Amino acid sequence: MSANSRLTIAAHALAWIGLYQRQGHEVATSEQIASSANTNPVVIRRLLGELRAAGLVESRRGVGAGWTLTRELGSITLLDVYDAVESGPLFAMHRGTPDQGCVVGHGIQPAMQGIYGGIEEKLRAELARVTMEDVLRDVLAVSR
Amino acid sequence: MSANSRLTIAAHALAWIGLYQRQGHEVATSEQIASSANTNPVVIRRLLGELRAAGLVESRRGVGAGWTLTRELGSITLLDVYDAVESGPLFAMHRGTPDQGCVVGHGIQPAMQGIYGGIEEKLRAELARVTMEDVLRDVLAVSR
DNA sequence: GGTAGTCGTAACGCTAATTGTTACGACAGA
DNA sequence: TCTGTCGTAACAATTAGCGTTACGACTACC
Repeated sequence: MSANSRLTIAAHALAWIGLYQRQGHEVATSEQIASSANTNPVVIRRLLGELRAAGLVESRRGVGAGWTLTRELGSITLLDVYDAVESGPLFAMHRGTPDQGCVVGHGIQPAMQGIYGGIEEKLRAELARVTMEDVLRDVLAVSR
Repeated sequence: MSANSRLTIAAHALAWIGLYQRQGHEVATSEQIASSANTNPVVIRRLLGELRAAGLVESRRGVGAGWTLTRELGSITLLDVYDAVESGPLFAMHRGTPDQGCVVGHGIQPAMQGIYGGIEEKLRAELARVTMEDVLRDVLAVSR
């Protein structure tokens, strides 16, 4: 499906900021998060920018700048993160318009859109069941 | 997510073949299906080739060649089609290995893989609830 | 045996999305 | 004023999907 890592990296960043703040620090920098996620700080800033647009984090500029959570990890769900960094449907329709003179060509798009819509709702419900608190708990539980 | 249309086109092809056979025809050609789906016959042959590998359709060569279903539409689910034409996980992990010296970097991949695994199972269960018979019914019900 | 129609598949180009990278201005605390 | 960080533009590299052309393989029919 040509899956991407946007949701994974965004969750990584949120978990990192959340843990860092629990350790008493004020702000986390994109540099620190990028180092943990083994990627480039700009990639982190871009993703966190989308999370900020969704109201999940805030950023400060200037010296001592960085990122802070605006909510508790327990009140942020994977669905919140998904909506912030992903867009568009899970399954795409035809590139070109199907033959409207054909019975199947005429009915296939409304039919599939209805089916896909229901399936995506279930996916969203599952994403909404997992909070970033759950994620951090699972992270800390690894190889203990 | 950069969604693709493979599942949609594969379902279109199966519905088309199924309806065509119900109208008394023996085999359907990639040319006919491509015309209905407004794409290239090679695209259809490639997708149907994957469905054949999964045992959902058969092909005949030579004059009067074409494609036939090997099962009733009612016994083919969207999950069968999905498994035949899609591969890999819905959500990707990091490109590079996260910092194993960092608590989050160390635990994030196992944690997310567990969470993603559960979510994908739910998605698969939903796909398994829809048969190609359901799809064809919905297709024929459009704008009646 | 030849002909014609269709599949099977390789090869290539185009488009779009993702990711990484460099660069530099904007901003704010010291 | 200086310094560290964000904000963002710009570009390259990589990858997947899709469309297209081409041609060999196969088989029903004459």
